[in-house]
Amino acid sequence: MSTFFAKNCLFLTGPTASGKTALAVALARKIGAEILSLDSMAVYRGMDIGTAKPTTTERAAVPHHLVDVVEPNEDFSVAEYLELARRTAEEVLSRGKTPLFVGGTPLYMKALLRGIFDGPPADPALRAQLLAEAEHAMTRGDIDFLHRRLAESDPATAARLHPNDTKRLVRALEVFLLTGRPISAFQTQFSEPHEETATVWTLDWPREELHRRINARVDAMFAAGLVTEVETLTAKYGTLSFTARQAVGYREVIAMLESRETDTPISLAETVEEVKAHTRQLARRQCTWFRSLPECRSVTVEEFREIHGV
RNA sequence: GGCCAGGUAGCUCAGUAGGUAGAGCAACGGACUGAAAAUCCGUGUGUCGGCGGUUCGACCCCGCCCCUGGCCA
Repeated sequence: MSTFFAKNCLFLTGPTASGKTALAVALARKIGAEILSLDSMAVYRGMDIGTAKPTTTERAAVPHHLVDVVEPNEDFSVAEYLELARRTAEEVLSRGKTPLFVGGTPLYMKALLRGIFDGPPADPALRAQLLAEAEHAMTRGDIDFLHRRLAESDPATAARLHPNDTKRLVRALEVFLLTGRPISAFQTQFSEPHEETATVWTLDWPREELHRRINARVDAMFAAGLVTEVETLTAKYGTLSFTARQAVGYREVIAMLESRETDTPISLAETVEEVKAHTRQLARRQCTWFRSLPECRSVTVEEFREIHGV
C-alpha cells in the first residue's frame, strides 16, 4: 500500500489530553487545511464524549474527515483506516487543500508514514479456533502451544515474539495458515529504508501536568454524561463491537453497568478512578511510540503556536 | 478520661523463633504491521508512626508518647 501521499500532508499528534484539537483547528483555519482524524476510536458514530471528538463548532469551522465513519457495532482495523485515509487525503489534495492529520493513534500514524503489508484480513473463526486449541493445551499444562507451533512455520517471527504475546502469535499463525507464507515475509515496510518526508509535530507536556489534565478531563467527561452515552449506545446497538468496546472510558463504564446485575457491583467512584488510570497508561504508551519515531518533533503548545503563528 | 483494634511502598494490605521486608493496584521504562484507547515484556520506588530500653543485632520484645477507628464513661 503506497504512502506516497503522506509527504504532502501535515501531522499533529501528542498524548491524549495534550490539546491537539484546538491547535489543529487554529492552524487549519489559518492555512486553509482540512483535518483528517488520526484516531482509532473517533471513527465510531455515537461515541462522542469518551473520545473527546471535536465539537460541532470546531467541525463547522474546518472540514473534518475520518470521524463517525463506522457504526459502534462494527469492527474496524488499521488497514481499513489506511485505505480510507489515503482516499480522503487524495481528495483533499485534488481540491488544492492540505490534509492535516490530527490524533493520537501511533500505529495508524506509522502506517500512514511507512505503509503496512498487504495481507489477509482478520479471520475471526480461525482466531477463535487457534485460541481454543491454545486453551485446551493449557489444560494439559502446555503453556506455550502457540509459540511452539509458530516456531515450526516461522522461526524468525517466533524468535521475535514473547510466548505470552497471544494476539501477535495468533495473527502470525493466521497469516501463515491463510497464505502458506510466514508473516515475516510480508512485514517488511517498517524496516525498509525510507525517506523522512513528513514532520510530525508532537505536543509535549511534563508528565505530572499531563496527568492533571487527564484527571480533569475524565471528570469532565463523566459530568458531561458519559454514563448516559454508554447506556444509550448499548440500548441502541446491544453490545458494541469487539474493537469499539475496548475504548478507554467505554469499557470501564460497560463493566460498571454489567456489574449491577451481579453481587459485586462496581461503584461510580471506582469506575472514574479506573478510567483515569487507564488514560494515564494510554498516554505513557503513546509517548513511548513518539520517542521511537524519528519523524516526531517534540514541541510545547507555546512553541507550536509561535512556529505556526496561531 | 478508661478499654480494645490498628499505624509497614503513592493506595489497600501481608509478613518475620529477633538477622534492615513483599503482594495486588498505581507509577516508571520498553515492545508493537489487519483487535492498537488493544496486547505483551521489564523495574520495588520503604526512617516498617516517634523517642528511648533490652539485644551482637529490633519492623518484630519492653516502656513512654503521637495519630486513626470502635466501645465504655
